[in-house]
Amino acid sequence: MVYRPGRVLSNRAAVIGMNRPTMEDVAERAKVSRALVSLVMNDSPQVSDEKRSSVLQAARELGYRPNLIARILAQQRTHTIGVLVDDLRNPFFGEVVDGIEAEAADHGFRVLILNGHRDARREAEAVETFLQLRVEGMALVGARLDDSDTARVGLAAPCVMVASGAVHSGVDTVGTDDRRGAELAVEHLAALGHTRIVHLDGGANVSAGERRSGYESGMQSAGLGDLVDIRPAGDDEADALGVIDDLLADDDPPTALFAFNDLLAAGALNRLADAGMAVPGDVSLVGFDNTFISALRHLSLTTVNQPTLAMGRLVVSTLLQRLSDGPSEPIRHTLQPELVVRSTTGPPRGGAILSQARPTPR
Amino acid sequence: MVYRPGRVLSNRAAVIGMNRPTMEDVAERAKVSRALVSLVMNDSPQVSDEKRSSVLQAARELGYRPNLIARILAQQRTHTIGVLVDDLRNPFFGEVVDGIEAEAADHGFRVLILNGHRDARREAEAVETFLQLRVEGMALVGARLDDSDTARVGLAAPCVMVASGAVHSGVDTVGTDDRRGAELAVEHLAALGHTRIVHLDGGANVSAGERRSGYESGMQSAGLGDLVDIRPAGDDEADALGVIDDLLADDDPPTALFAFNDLLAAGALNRLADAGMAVPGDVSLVGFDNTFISALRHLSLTTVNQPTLAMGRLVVSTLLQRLSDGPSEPIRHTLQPELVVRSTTGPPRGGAILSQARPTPR
DNA sequence: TTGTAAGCGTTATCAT
DNA sequence: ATGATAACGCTTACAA
Repeated sequence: MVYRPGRVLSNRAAVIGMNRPTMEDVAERAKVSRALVSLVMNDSPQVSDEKRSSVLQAARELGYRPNLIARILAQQRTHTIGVLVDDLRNPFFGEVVDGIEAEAADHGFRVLILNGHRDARREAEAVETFLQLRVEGMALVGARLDDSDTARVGLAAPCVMVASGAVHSGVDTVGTDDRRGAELAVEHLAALGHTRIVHLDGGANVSAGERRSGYESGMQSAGLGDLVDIRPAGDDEADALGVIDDLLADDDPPTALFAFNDLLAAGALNRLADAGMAVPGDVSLVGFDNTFISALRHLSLTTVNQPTLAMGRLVVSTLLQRLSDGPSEPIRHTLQPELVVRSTTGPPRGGAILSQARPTPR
Repeated sequence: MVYRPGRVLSNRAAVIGMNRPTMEDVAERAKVSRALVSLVMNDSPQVSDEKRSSVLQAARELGYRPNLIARILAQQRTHTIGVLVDDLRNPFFGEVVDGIEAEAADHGFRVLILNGHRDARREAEAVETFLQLRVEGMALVGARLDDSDTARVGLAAPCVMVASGAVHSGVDTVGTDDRRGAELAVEHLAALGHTRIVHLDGGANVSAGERRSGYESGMQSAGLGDLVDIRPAGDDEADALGVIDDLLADDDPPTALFAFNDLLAAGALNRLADAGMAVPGDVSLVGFDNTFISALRHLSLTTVNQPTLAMGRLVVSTLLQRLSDGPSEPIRHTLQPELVVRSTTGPPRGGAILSQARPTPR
């Protein structure tokens, strides 16, 4: 038997309870070698039933629990993918993560989640943590990292940006065609007869740029030149909502609002209600994401759908492909958005188009 | 210098990219010992500036990144707390996690998040993963583990149940007085003159039991005996919402609904709108949690507030206390809920109380 | 201040 | 089928 010096029960270990029974302890109790215990734990077929059961019994008696950390170090595989979520409070991201976890589970991968708190610095830290933990791949869901950051990350580990909006160099991407989604929203409003359409900008959100340019091109192809983009000064796009009051007080106020996402649209709905404006009577409103919020009857928000679950699953399959294929040209998956018309959009007052039947007038 | 056999670049390691530069590589390049590199990496004050900078340079040149897995194994400390979240799509949990992360960061702890998917089996697996990863403590946010499970977990690692509703043996708990919260809701409705108050039950949610009994005791002390508790058959409490239609078709229909949480209340609001019922004209409605959903003007849901951020921070400080004090009697922190009256509650039609001014009549 | 070497708890290779 | 033993990449006494 191997010489094994007495276990050092430093007060550290004693305090934090990491001094749990090890394979060595189990081996000793079952009177077998450590290697055999390992085989049993990984239920190898080549152990005798007799030894197997005595090992299992010893393990049970000791309350043995394998140490994943040690196993990972020895195995040189974590079987883990890291998911960085920009904002845990936004249900949209939660839905994407659900898709990621479903697909990961199907392929025997663990998913570790870190919260980015809508802050580039903290997201960079989270990525670093994932890298140091040696995750086999990472999904950055809505992360606000700049191009040079992502390129560096992409070099260090397989990495797919989700809901990234713009194309990032050096990493794979899975996302909705945000530009097209924004165009859909604007086209819808233009078709209803709106001409003064204001964009409530997503500010520092990753997809904000693409949606903004979709707004611009949508306006352009509708022959509308009067672009108004409301952008927040700080990091919280809701800060800019106050501007709505000013806009509405204008001589020639906008008749429609296109918000960066459903959360922002809901905030806008609040402001409009406070200002006594009818929606869609006085102002039409379109959101983005089609989260459950937009489906609430009392909001019944017209919005742009993103196939969140499909995106999540696609993230993992992309990651796995990259894992097996090695480095190559970035993979780009762009899913198509869909306009979901609900009750917050209608023709403008005195607009060119006749009013149309609508579900639940509010 | 230590004899070091050639690095084994198994194809595994080659594929997953775990064959990154190690301390040994850095040491070799900087012509120092591995131990010194370690000292530099943990910026120990006792290294000469000269060595320090040459080590740092070597590290930079090689693109060295410390291996957290190895460090943890050697150090016997993970500096990590595991957070199990029952449902990432429920904003309430996201808010609690924000509090947890804030306090954890203040104390130099990493936070790892695992998603429970509203499923007891998956939550048990997640806990097992945390245990195998040797987290120093865990927070179970809304986890639906039964008493024997939690007791076992509590034995294995410091563990605090959050938003647990009932008292679980063997683990510390941080939560709101759910029972009292439910009573507040019922008292409010009773004071408005409602007598037929129905409870939309939370089913398998952890706090459901406490809120149910709060509903019962609230009804009792208001002298109301006609308890109606709508409980779902499956795991999705929203399934039971259909019953609302039947209830309203009753001879003597309920005039008020108390929902398990804001999400469920929002669902109920949908059903009521579909059925053409006015809120609070025909039916009053109270939710629970005071998530941002209830604050949306178009819902403007009367609800019961939980101090989520404070709860989150308290979770971590409780964990740290347990970490330093070792085993002892379970710690119980119960925060007080508060009724937030908005626009979904009012006197019943023909009720005893005069109608009162309300913000935004809907 | 720096180096040596013994762990940490596994897996995996090679004997037997 | 089972056992020895060398990794895995780091930390940390202890020595120099």
